[in-house]
Amino acid sequence: MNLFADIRSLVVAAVADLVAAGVLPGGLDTAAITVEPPREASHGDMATNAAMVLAKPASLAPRVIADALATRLRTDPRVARVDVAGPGFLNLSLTPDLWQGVVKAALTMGTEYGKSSLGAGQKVNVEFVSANPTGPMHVGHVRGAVVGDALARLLAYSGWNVTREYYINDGGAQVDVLARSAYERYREAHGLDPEIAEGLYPGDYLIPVGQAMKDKWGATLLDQPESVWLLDVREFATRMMMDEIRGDLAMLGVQMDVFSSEKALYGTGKIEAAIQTLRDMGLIYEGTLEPPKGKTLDDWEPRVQTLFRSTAHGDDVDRPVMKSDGGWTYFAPDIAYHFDKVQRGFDQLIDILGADHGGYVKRMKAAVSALSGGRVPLDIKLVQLVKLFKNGEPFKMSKRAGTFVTLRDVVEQAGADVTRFMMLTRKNDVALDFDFAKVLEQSKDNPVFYVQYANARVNSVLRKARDAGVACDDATLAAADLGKLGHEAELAMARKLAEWPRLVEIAARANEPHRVAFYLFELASDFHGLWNKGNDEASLRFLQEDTAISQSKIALARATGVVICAGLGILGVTPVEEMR
RNA sequence: GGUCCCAUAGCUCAGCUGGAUAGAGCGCUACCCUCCGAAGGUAGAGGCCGCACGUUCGAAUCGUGCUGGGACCGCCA
Repeated sequence: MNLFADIRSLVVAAVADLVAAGVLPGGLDTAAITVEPPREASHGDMATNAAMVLAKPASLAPRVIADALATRLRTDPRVARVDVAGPGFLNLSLTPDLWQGVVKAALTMGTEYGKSSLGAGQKVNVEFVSANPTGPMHVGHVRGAVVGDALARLLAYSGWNVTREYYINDGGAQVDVLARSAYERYREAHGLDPEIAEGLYPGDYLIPVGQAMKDKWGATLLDQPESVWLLDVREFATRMMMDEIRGDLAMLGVQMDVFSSEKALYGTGKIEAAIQTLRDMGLIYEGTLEPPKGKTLDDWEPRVQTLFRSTAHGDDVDRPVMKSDGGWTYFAPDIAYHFDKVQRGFDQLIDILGADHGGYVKRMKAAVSALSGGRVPLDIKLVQLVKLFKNGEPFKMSKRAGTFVTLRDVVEQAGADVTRFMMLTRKNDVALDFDFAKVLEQSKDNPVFYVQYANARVNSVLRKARDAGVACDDATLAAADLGKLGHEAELAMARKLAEWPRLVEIAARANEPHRVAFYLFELASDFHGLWNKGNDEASLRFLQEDTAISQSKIALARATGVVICAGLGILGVTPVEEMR
């Protein structure tokens, strides 16, 4: 149920009528026609740009088309009034029972109200987090995790078949470093002094790994050369780190569907096959790259490498897939991995990456474009930094000093729900401030609290109504006569609820879950406003002498609660029923 | 030098893939309230949407060129 979509269909049908009647020429493209809420409430309930969009292709003045459309639209029973305004806007006022329909839909469908079939069951793969398995997740990863998970929920809500995927970078040199670092902790577990050389991971989180190694291998690895233990220890430590990361994700409420391993691509011919596929397209060649301009590299010397002609698919320079020593660059397994995703039949790929991967976007898009024959779009969302604050003071992180903040630190202090909501209060490509003190504040300044509080108030109304013996189950409320709601503030509330399905659609199309958080804040704002008006005007309170009137008002409140719950569901935040 | 991102009220930010007189919160000003429908309320002031061209009925939004801030820039991931 999407009222805006319904009315848009009505407008498009009216255009078709005019074409049939010979008023408008045939073959008009109606795609650009929009029906949206007007900025000014005095302009009615909905506005459409149809007349202005069609004016040029139809070679008619916008006002002429607008007048003709207005005449048609007035004959529809849903439309109470049509005005032609400005350069050719059509402002529509709808009959009150349509708003009643919105409330009724929310009450009968519950949090399904707002779901759509926009995605048409298409398979989309959302890859996110993909933190290196060399340590616990830190704050930097939290935002990516939340954005990715919320996006996955948003797309699932909008009719996509979603797979959440984590790519484990367990094939590169960094896991060797992990193994060496763990080995030192293993020696430490035997009472020896660990030698944490420059470049190794110094974190305490490896101490339990060393202990577990001792439990597993006893003293058999002591004083052995690296060649003896490296592979086994790498495997072991990586596994432990991934267990830790899984635990971190669980704390945040993130559940992956698939974990893919980079290492598993080696030795299976998958990398070779992906590169060969590109080679068959004539996109692989041997050559030398120009040195990067403006950046002086002391040790630069031109070398012949195997290059991917990514410039043929929109990149700025060709990219190496093989190093001069014959080993793969990190790009090669990534190509193979994305090729694998394409071959698994996804219609759309989304990667959520940290902003430091910006230079990587074009080459990956080029690879996917080439390997899928342009069939599978890859959308890469870069997530900007999170700046931590404590009481307004910047909170400095340093890996060396051991003061880096882990996901666990954040969630333990702020809670998973608050953390998730806050991470979505900014669009992904803008840096975000996270103040530990502020996010726990119980005031209007805190959007999480404000939204939760609105829902708690809805539940408080329901509790009181029940205590007063007013029937207020959803079925009863859905049948309530909303014709009794006449006040402008109440109608505005219903209008806001009508926007929910439309908002979801817009957010899903743009892959932007933060829009849901902003909508919820506005919705909560409207609800609190209505509530406050009840302090002055007793007639606006939700509980009245007359049961039928009470039920109509409670229905509106309950519908608001339903939409808040639906929205929080997309954000992965648990609604609270009562503030404490 | 190149690529990507950002620039909107004093501050922090929204802004519907191009719509009408550009919005919210904080802060500020003035009133009201201190009642568990509690964890404040109402109203007001405040704008060259970084700058300049361009695209068209119409631009904060799209294009080009600047300015300022951030991230990244063979063989590390």
